[in-house]
Amino acid sequence: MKLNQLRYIVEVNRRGLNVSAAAEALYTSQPGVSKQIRLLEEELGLKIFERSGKHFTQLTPAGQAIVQAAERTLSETRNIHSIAQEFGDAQSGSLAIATTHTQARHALPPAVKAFRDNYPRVSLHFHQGTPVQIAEMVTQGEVDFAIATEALELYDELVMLPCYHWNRSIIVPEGHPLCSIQPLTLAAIADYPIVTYVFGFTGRSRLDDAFSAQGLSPEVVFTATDSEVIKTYVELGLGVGIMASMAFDAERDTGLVALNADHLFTSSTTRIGFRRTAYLRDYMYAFMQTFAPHLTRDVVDAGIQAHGTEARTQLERELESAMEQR
Amino acid sequence: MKLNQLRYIVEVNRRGLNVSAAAEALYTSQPGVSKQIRLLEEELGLKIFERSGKHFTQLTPAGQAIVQAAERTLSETRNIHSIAQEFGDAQSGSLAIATTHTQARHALPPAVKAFRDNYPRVSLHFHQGTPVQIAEMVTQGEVDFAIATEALELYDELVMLPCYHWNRSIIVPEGHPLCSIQPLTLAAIADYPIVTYVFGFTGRSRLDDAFSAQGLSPEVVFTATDSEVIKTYVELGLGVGIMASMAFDAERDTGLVALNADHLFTSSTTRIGFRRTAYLRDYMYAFMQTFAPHLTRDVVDAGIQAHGTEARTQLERELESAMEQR
DNA sequence: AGTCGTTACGATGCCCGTAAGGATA
DNA sequence: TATCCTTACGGGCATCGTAACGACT
Repeated sequence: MKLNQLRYIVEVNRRGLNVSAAAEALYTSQPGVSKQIRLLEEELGLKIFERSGKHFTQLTPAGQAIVQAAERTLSETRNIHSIAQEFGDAQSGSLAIATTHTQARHALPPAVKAFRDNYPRVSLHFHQGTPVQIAEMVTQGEVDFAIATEALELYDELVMLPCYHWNRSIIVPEGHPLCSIQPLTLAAIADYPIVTYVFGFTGRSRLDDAFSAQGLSPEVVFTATDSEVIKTYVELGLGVGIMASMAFDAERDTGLVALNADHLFTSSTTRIGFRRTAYLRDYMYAFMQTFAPHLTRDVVDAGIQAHGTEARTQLERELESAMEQR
Repeated sequence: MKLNQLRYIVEVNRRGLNVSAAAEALYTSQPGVSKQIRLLEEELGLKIFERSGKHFTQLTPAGQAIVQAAERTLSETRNIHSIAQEFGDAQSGSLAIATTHTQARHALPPAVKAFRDNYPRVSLHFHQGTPVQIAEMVTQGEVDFAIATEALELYDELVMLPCYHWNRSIIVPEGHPLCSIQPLTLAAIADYPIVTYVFGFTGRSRLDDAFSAQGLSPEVVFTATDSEVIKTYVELGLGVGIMASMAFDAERDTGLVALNADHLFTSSTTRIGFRRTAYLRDYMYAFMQTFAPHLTRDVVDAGIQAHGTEARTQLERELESAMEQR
């Protein structure tokens, strides 16, 4: 068994069972990949991939288990490289983070600036995507961290730690009728067309839940993945915006007003996630603590240890009071 | 990075930093091992082993972390082979168990017989050793299971599951004065020389604790690692035997009498242990359940998931009522 | 003096890449 | 017909084993 053979089957699986695409991604020849897979199958004495004629159709049951084990194996080899770099030069390396627009634009900048000041020799790489894409990137080992509000809970091989709470504001043009309603209610908001996030983004599901809990079904006329677009369309008078409070800037967003809506929606929690088996370099711990001060090294290590639903919820309970509201 | 390079550093470390011994164990040449280690060190950009002149003296700090990661990597490659065998032929394979004399002689035989009837094509391998040696063998991946009463608690990478409770009997020649003492007390026993297990074996520490809790310090005149030897010397009149009740057979052990001592010592628990990350083949689950009926597949999987002290003690509490007393 | 790791060197064998072949959608 | 995997073949290179060297105990 060779590490390359494991790389090949993992990559072929990732590329939708396309050997040619995998070979290209691995900068090698397609027949070479094909042959090595065959050799591995012969060594193990079974087929990893199901073939119909000369096309790969699916993983065999054994293949599924083997590919998973191969992924763990390769993950460990990456850890070895991380360890070597850490001991060689703890101050330099790279940090890849996958996140959504809202985090990248509003939550991360201060942390990134502070981090760069402390670790100037760490090269930073950001990947923007949907919450699902983000989760995939971190499980695949393409990035070190995922930072998002949704969809990270589903992966058991990820450690997810709560970073901060946030809630929404109602964004309207100055002088809008909603400005004079005290107190603001969901029913009042539901009278107007809504502009907000697309489903699966930035706590959108919490928002839907709040309305449906009161039997309301507002007309959502426009959805976007980021707050800038939402504000733009609110400004155009398309409707009432509902978005993360942190995305509103009273100085820059002239002509618009943000109405506090903390009492209307349950708050959402932004989390940072990483592979449980990943080796965390010193500056990775530092980044987490810069972004969320309560995530000390001890807390993060406790999170890595905490398996199972109970252990996780207990840890979150302990962190609850330390977490910021933004 | 090559898997062979990882095998080399792990084996060199295991052999006490002796490259020649490692090369021999790996059926290859010593210069080859030496060279591959150097190549790996160059690739990683640091020294894994500390050298004084031409002798390896110790692991560097980075080397310690790297060797551990390498062990995990190799463990995963073994898992891949296990998976392949499981899917290729679930009924055949091998099962290696490290255990102590007491288990091998008195607790295991019925389970082994039943298991062999159900899985005749699984080859069984038993290794006898001290509890510490047993724990080492299973952590090193040399055996699949460790079965013992002591010393398995210390390894966090092992899953340990309680199998059954047992307690001691006092073994004396027929007509011994202790036979007529009702009820039997530790103080009465302490008047006679004691023959029992050596320290670190078969719950010996529990025994010492019981005496010292009452301020007694009996004279232990002979210690052995197995019950047969203890019985032999009791028969010779050397002293009073204290040993596992299960090791006494009223029919075979003529001339000796076993006095129940359940009320004098807290019971001990025999456990089965295996690496948390090991791939368990179907017949391995079957063996555990044969040996300890409450260890169903679900229970074992729960044990694998249960990280941390609390989770483990809770699982043991749940199993308490289902466990046998022998 | 013996044990041990490194260096040097030659050969085997493996892996890769190019080119051609056959199967599927 | 176009895509895709397999087979065949040749070249390059890495690994391995033998032998000689140097260093430590």
